[in-house]
Amino acid sequence: MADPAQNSVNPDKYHRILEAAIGVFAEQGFFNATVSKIARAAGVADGTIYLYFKNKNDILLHFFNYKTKEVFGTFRHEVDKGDNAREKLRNLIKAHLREFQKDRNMAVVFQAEARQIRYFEVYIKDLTNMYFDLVGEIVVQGQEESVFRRGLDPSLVKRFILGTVDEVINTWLHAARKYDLEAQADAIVDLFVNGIGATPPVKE
Amino acid sequence: MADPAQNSVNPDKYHRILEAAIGVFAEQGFFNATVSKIARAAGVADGTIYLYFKNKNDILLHFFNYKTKEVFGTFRHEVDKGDNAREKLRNLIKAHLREFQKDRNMAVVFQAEARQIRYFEVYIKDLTNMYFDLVGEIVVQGQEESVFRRGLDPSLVKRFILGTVDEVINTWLHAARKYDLEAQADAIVDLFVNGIGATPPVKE
Amino acid sequence: MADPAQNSVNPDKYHRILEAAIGVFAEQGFFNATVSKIARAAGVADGTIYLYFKNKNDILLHFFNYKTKEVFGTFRHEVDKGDNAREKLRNLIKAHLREFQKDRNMAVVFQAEARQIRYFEVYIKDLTNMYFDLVGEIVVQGQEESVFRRGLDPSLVKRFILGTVDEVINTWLHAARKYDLEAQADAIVDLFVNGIGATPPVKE
Amino acid sequence: MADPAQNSVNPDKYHRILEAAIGVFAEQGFFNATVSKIARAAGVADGTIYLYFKNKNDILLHFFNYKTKEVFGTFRHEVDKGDNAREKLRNLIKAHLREFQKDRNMAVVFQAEARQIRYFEVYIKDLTNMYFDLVGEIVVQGQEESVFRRGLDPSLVKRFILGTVDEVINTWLHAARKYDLEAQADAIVDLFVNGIGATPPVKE
DNA sequence: AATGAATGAGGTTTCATTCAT
DNA sequence: GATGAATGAAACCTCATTCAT
Repeated sequence: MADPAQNSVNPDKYHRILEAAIGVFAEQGFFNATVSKIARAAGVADGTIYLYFKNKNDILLHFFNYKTKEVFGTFRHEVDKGDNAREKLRNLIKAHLREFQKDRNMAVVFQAEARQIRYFEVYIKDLTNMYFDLVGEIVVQGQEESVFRRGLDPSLVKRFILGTVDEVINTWLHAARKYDLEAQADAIVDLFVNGIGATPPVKE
Repeated sequence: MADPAQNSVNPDKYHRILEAAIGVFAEQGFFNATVSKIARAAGVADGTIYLYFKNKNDILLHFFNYKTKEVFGTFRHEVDKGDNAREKLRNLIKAHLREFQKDRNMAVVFQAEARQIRYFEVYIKDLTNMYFDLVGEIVVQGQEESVFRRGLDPSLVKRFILGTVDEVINTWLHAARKYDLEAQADAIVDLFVNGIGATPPVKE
Repeated sequence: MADPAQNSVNPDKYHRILEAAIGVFAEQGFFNATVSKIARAAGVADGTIYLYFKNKNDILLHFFNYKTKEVFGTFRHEVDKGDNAREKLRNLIKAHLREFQKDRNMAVVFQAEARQIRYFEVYIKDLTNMYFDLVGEIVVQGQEESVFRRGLDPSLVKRFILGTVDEVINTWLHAARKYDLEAQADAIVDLFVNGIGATPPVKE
Repeated sequence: MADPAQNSVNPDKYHRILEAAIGVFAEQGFFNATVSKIARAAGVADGTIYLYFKNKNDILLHFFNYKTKEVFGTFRHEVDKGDNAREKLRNLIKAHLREFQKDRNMAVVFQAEARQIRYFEVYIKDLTNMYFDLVGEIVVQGQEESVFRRGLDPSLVKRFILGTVDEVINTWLHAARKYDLEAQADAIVDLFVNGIGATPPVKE
């Protein structure tokens, strides 16, 4: 299943349904979303959904597949553009925030539905692992460059980074007033690198 | 309504149903959990559920109310035991990890259901805010003690801390092999305080 | 079952439940009335109802039995007080209107529930027949007294009278503004006796 | 919404369900009728009912709307055919009896359910008022024609007429032996016009 | 006798999915 | 391919009735 859209009768309609579905999922949650609502939002008949997707679960599955590739492509690309570990980390965070800001529906579905639905658990683990790999690479490079300290638990650092960005996105999603998400990247990276501790008085 | 169980016909049964429900929610998710399954798990008839709770939503609501108070009481208590900001932070993280490790069902429900269900959104915001307040206090104290640097965005620091701990718990929940969660507290606090950056070469 | 109250453990409570039930039936309808509501209205426990009545239906059955006897006793008594057929008819109508006006709950239950519930059909027929007998007697006497014409279909006259009074009561029950029901008796009797036709000009 | 059937996916099925429902309501009463029984009687699946009607109440509402228009159209038509007030009254009564005789289910539902169910009260009042208007017109005309006496309480005459016809229909519905209902019209009208009083002895 | 917590059958309603057109 | 009416399983919830106290 290289590109599920290729297998579809009509790629336009496939994407239309997918986007409509994510909109409905974002607004109502996966379980409160009905196939009828999705069909109406996509401007197709209920039955048509089943020509493109096996069932309701399958829509979300396809979405994860499709959006994930797109987004991770961007992440990888942005990371590669960085000249050093610190820049790579900054680029990743920036891209992460930017992409989620750009597509609010995607953001809601990733943040809310992804962890909730047992059915997608395995899938979500993959996503997380891809992200972790990216971070892992950066950390190792940073250590080689001596900008990141040695002796860090790499797995913990990954959670440290993903967790923070996740929470930053979450807060943004639930905020009453809309502010620029991407603009927070530098402050976040600063926290990652320097922590909250006071710089130790330079001795002697 | 200090303790909702007090209003109940039979507090034992109230708690039995509550615990059973959380177990079912943890295992199957809120939406896939049926009242019948909960009743069976609690060893009561379906109708009995409705003597203690208004409906399925109400069960989760009561749980949040009941568990939250308990847990936040513990958090507050542990924070107060710390002599300085750094110790307070460490105590909070330790307590957080310990409590969630102690009650896995609670952990699953908090991590997974809490954010997903629109219905509880307002409620969850309160929870988050209580947590944020606790962290905010610690940070301010730390700045007064000059162990935390000035000029931090307090709101960002809160997300930084909650996000990380959340992700650490999430990873633990989905891990195949069980390891000790509380034991990670010191490494986490170290990351918070010192970040991942290499210590600047101590100049002479 | 001469007087069901006699068989009851506690005649006071028997009547309290009965009156409470009729009140609830009148307000909510038989089917929307729950045994719990009746119990609450009567100030007894749910289970207590079943010490006095076989089941929910049985309450209404007892009511019909009890109220009917009372009311028909009054009807009979009032009819007997009349010196002639016209007066007897007038007394019946007056008593009928008065009794139903006096006990609005009873009126509602008789008018609304009685015909609706198949279960009580046989019972209702008896009621109607008792009423019909009363009217029949009066008509025959009136014919003997030559105040009512011969050649009337007695059964039709009964329906004519009961139907009219019924509708008068119904209208009163649903009226927004409360007016005196009994006061309509004379106009009704006038219609019965003289119809709506213009008196033929008494020629020659 | 001239004809609700027009809005329906499949007017045939709409009417099939409606008729089936009225049959079930007539036989078992509205409250004992279940959607399942109606579906079975209509030969459709339970869920199909909800494609045509919002809920069980809605079925009865639609029925009132649909049958009422039909029946009142006939009443109006028949009244208009009469050349004078007496004939108009006779035509109304005849039509009323005929229509109810023709559709026994409708008759049962109108007589029994209509008054019982609080939910439809407003609706029923409208019905009654339409009927009352018809009678009112006839009475006024009759007074102009000097066939009906002046000084009658018009509102009482309306109740007098509807009440009687109602009771005649009721009795017919509950009778063991089936007889011709329409054939009673002339005797009823005779009672309306002349009452039960003996013609005053022609003086001189 | 009186209670009222517990029961569980059965009702209404929703909605993912199918399939004849 | 596209439709959307129809299906019926299964969910939630109510409430008459029972029975241990």
